[in-house]
Formats: sequence, structure tokens, C-alpha cells
Amino acid sequence: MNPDNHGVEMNFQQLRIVRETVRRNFNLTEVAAALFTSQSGVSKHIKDLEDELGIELFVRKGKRLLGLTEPGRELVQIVERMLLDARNVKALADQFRKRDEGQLTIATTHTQARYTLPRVVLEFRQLFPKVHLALHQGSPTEIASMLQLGEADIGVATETLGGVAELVSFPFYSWRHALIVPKGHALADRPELTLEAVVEYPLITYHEGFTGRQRVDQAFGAAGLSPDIVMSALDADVIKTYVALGLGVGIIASMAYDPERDDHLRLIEAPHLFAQNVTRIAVRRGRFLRGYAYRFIELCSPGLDEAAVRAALTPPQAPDIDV
Amino acid sequence: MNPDNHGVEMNFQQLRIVRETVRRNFNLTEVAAALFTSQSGVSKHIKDLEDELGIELFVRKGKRLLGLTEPGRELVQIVERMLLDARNVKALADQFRKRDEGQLTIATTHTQARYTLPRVVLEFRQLFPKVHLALHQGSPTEIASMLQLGEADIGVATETLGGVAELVSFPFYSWRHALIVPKGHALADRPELTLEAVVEYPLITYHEGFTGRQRVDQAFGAAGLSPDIVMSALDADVIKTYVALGLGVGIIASMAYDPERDDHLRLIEAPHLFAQNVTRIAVRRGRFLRGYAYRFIELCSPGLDEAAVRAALTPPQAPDIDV
DNA sequence: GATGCTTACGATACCCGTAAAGATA
DNA sequence: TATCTTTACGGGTATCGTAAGCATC
Repeated sequence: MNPDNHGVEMNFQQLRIVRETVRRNFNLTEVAAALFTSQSGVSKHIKDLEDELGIELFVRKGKRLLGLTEPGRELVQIVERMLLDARNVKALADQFRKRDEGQLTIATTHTQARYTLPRVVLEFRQLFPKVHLALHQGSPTEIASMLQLGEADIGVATETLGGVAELVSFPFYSWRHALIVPKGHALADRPELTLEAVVEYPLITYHEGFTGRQRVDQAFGAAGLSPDIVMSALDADVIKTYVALGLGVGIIASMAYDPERDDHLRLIEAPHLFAQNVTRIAVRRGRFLRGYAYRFIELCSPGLDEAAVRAALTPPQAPDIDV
Repeated sequence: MNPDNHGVEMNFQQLRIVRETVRRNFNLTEVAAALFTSQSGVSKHIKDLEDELGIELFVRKGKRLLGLTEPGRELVQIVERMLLDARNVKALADQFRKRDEGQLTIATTHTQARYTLPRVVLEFRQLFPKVHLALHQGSPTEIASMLQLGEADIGVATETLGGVAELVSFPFYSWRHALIVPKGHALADRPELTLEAVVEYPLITYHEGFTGRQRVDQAFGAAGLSPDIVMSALDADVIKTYVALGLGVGIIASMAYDPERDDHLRLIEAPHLFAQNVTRIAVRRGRFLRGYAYRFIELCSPGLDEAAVRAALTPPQAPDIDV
């Protein structure tokens, strides 16, 4: 093609292979399987790319690949961007082909899926009946990973999302933990509830890493108390079940209490005991979102209109020092 | 390749063609020439890409291409990014192949090339004798364009660079205009120089758009004066020549005066007459720069080390609203 | 009529996948 | 030995360029 350029140009298949090789821990057999092609092809593509660039991208021990070289690490960053953009091109095209059809994948936790998103989802379905909504549940860590790998469009969770560099997150809403006890429980009618009183009972709350569990631990830790957590679960429904069975006092997100369905239980708000939690909405930086994805975010939090989200996604025109 | 995907994948040649088509004003014949390939290929590639994406990228009138459609405009933005990254990959490889060899292209104006860069270039050559330095001269507008098109690595100029979104610029140094007159000129020995006194004489200064000419006009404008600019030139050397011939009083950047070579002329500093100018160093956002390019910038202004420049180039991890 | 875009078609060269051989654990 | 990577080789096919056919100006 280029007269002076023997050996061919870098191509997308090579880039996909590089990315997948990192993701699959440098096992080219797996890479081939994941990309629906042959090992030999994968191997050759890597070699070709290294030859074209004139540098080794992978650290080898004999024939096995072990990791990335320094230039390899830098390259992977660029490659990730390029493949993200390749995907963006397709999303862009879909956007214009069928404005209000398509797929929207939300990655979230049980708590959000069960107690906060239903309102949003209902409104969204009315606005975009042709969009196929997929609700993936997972731990906050899994959610972050799904966003990074491009497997989900939008993530909603209380933990983690704020701390990942590739993601941008926005506050969705604030909430607090509360106690939940069987009706007639001794704690129910105490005038001034204290952690010291709570810690007398066996406790049931969320797993570590879920639904603000950290805040709960912090609260007890700061008071120098060692709670007896007899059980932990991923979601409030499970917790409530065992609280009803008398296994202990529950600590759940207060919005997980439904006065009607849960009329055998009693919620005790305790804003002075546990710090506030903020559930966040997250998207991957640089990812092209369909129009309706922005609408979804807007439904979550009316302040977050498309302009605001785009502004946070698109790299700020870095402030220009002027004299 | 992909089992379900009939018709092939987007490839880089298609992307290059799209970009070049925009640059060449939608003349596919020119595009083909620029990319060293055939018209027919160009034509087919465009068609293939549009088919794959399922949208029209270009506005056509019959067989002629006239411009971009709306999705086309969006796409071009992404394509530019991808091709920039493709280039970055190569630069990255070069970087590691031969750390201290290669090319560095500086786009700048006469004034900078002649009066401020020589020091930097000298030091740079000693540090990197194997780097081929190319100094392109042009108007500030041309400089900005060279940076945007990737034809230059670093731009140095007083105007324009600050205002272009694709570029990041840093202050290089500050300077002021001064008057230059033949020895023994009446203005030379006035105790308090005023614009009113200056405007009595025919003036010679820079062309519009060059070397702070705007500041000169501003100064006279603010004072309500209409100077008689009998001549304008691109550079101080030309101006000085005509000042020496007695055509008028010169207004030049003060660093363009050389006491030894210009001993038939006299420089009159006038910090109270003309506002300060700031010459800036600019690079294109998202462009991968070779290590020695950062060294060059550092030589210009010691405060601008690689970390500082990279920080401005790489989009800041947008501030994450936290509660 | 000149320029510019598209379609047709044959040659080249690339990419893929099978198969065999060589390394590594 | 089982797993994994590289090299070799043949078939399918995408890309390229020439050339002819058609719009547009």
C-alpha cells in the first residue's frame, strides 16, 4: 500500500488481540477463543505488530508470554482508547439509524435494583418502550469492572465508583442506615438510642463492600465498640427475613423498609448513629452514550442533564494560563 | 471473521480517507492522490464504511460530495482522535527504539526563530545531537494549523495559540514593544516619551497578526490616536532596514535590537506606552511527544518540566464531586 | 468537453485456519 | 505428558489499480 512501507499497517484485529491478551493474562489460546479465531493467527498478529513497531511489547520467557514491557504498557493505554473509539463509532451510527431503539445496560447492586431504580425504570420504559433494558446485578467492584470493560453503559452503586480513574461519577441520592427490629422489640421504644445499646444485641447487616457496610463498621469502630455481627447478607430482603425470625437486630438502608409489606417489623431511624451514604451513578470516561442513556441519568437526578454529564465526560478544555 | 458479521470491519485506510476527504474539501481525486492510492479505491472505501455503519456520512448532490452529514461531523471528530492515536502508537515505538534520535518540528514565526529560540536550539543540539531539528516559519495562524494537522510538534508564537481549543499553550516569556530610531533622532532624547509625540512621525511596524501588532494598535486606539503606519513587515530585520533609511520610526519587539550589529540605530524602551506581550509554547492536545520534545520545552522555560506539560495535556481526572 | 465519481474486473497479497513441530511446566 | 506457542502451508477473500461508464459543471 504505502510504496515505502513493506510489511503492512497496524490493524484493528491486532489491537483487539493486544487488549485481549492483557485481559486474558497472556494466554494466547484463551485470547484466540475469546476472539473467535485461531491461536496461530493471534500469535502471528502479535509478532507482526511487534515487527512493525520495532519493539517488543510482551515480556517472554522462552515461548510463554508473561507480561507487558514498558512500551507495551504505554501502548495498551493508547490501544484501549482506540478500541473504545471504534466502539463509539458504531454506537454513533446506531444512534442515528434508530434514535429510540437499542439496548441500555445498567450495572447495579441488589439494593439499588430493588429499592431505588424501579421508579426510574418505570418512567424510562414509558419514554422509550423500544429500548431493551438490561439490569445486571453484581458487587460494586464487579460493577466498576463492567463499566471499564464496556459491558455496561451505566453503573449505580454506593461504593467504589467514586474512586476509579477511568470512571466519572455523579451523586444520585443520599441515604442513611437504620435499625430494623421485630415489632415490640426492646430497642423500639427507647427514647435516646445509642450505639452502646445496639451493640448489646446480635446484629445482621450487609456483606463487606455492599450498601455502605463500611459506614456501619466505621460507626462502631469510632465508638470503640465491637459489634457481634452474627450474619451478613447481600440484600435487605434476606436481612429482614432473619430479623423477623428473631436472629438479631438488623441494620439496613432505610429505604429498604416498606411499611405495608414489612408491617411485622419496625424501622428505627438513627441519623445520629450512622454517617450518611451517597449512591452514585457512574459512566466510563470517553464512552459514547446513546441519547436515551442520558435521559436515564436525567430521570435519576433531574439536575444531571445531558450537557452536565457530557461536560464531565469530555476532557475539560484544560484551563489556559493567561497573563 | 466475526461469524455474524458479513461485510468486513472498519479499517484504518477508511478512516484516513474520511479525514482526508474533509481536509481536501470533498474532492476524492485529490484524496486519492494525497494518500497514494486510486480514486476507485477511495470511492469504494467510503461506500463500504457507510454501508457498514448504515448511515450516510457525506452529503451528495448526484455523484459529487458536498459536505458532511450530521452523523458525519460527529464521526470525523472520533476519527481524528483515532488517527492521532494511531500516530501516537508509532511515535511511542520510535521513542523506545531510539531514545535520542528522531525529528522535532518547531513551527514558529520569524521573530521567535531569530531572536529567542537560538539560545534554546543551541542548548538542545548539544543535548540531542542526533535529533533532526526542523524550524518551520509561518504566521501564527499557520502555526496553529500545523499543530492541529500534526505537521509540527511544538509551536511558538505570540498570537492565536492561546485561543484554539485543540491546543494547550504555556507562557514562554514576556516582552514589550520599543521604539527604534536612527541615532540622533529627535525622539531619542526626550525625557518623557508620549504616544502623542510618537504619532507625529511616520511609523514602521509588524504586519497585522504578527508579533503583537494588536497591542500596538490597541495602544494608539485607546489614546484616540491614528498613527500613520507607512510600512509594515513580517520581521524586525526588515523594519530596521527601513528605519535606517529614514523612512520612519520603528516599533519592534525590544529583544530584536542588537546593540552591536545595530549600532547605527537607537532603541527607546517604552514600557509605559505599550502593553506587555506573552509569547507562548503550544502543543496539540492528546499528541504523544518524544522525550526530547519535553526537554526542548523545558529548555524554553525551566518551570515547564515533563510532568507539568503532561498534566496539562492529559485530561485532568475531572474533579469528582464528593459529599 | 473537462472534471469527478462509480462500477467492473483481474492480480496481488493479506488473513485465517489446519497441521506439525518445538518449548515449557 | 499435557499445555502452550511458533512456524509452515494452502485456500479464501479483501484490497488495489486499470479501465470503462456516467454524472456534473
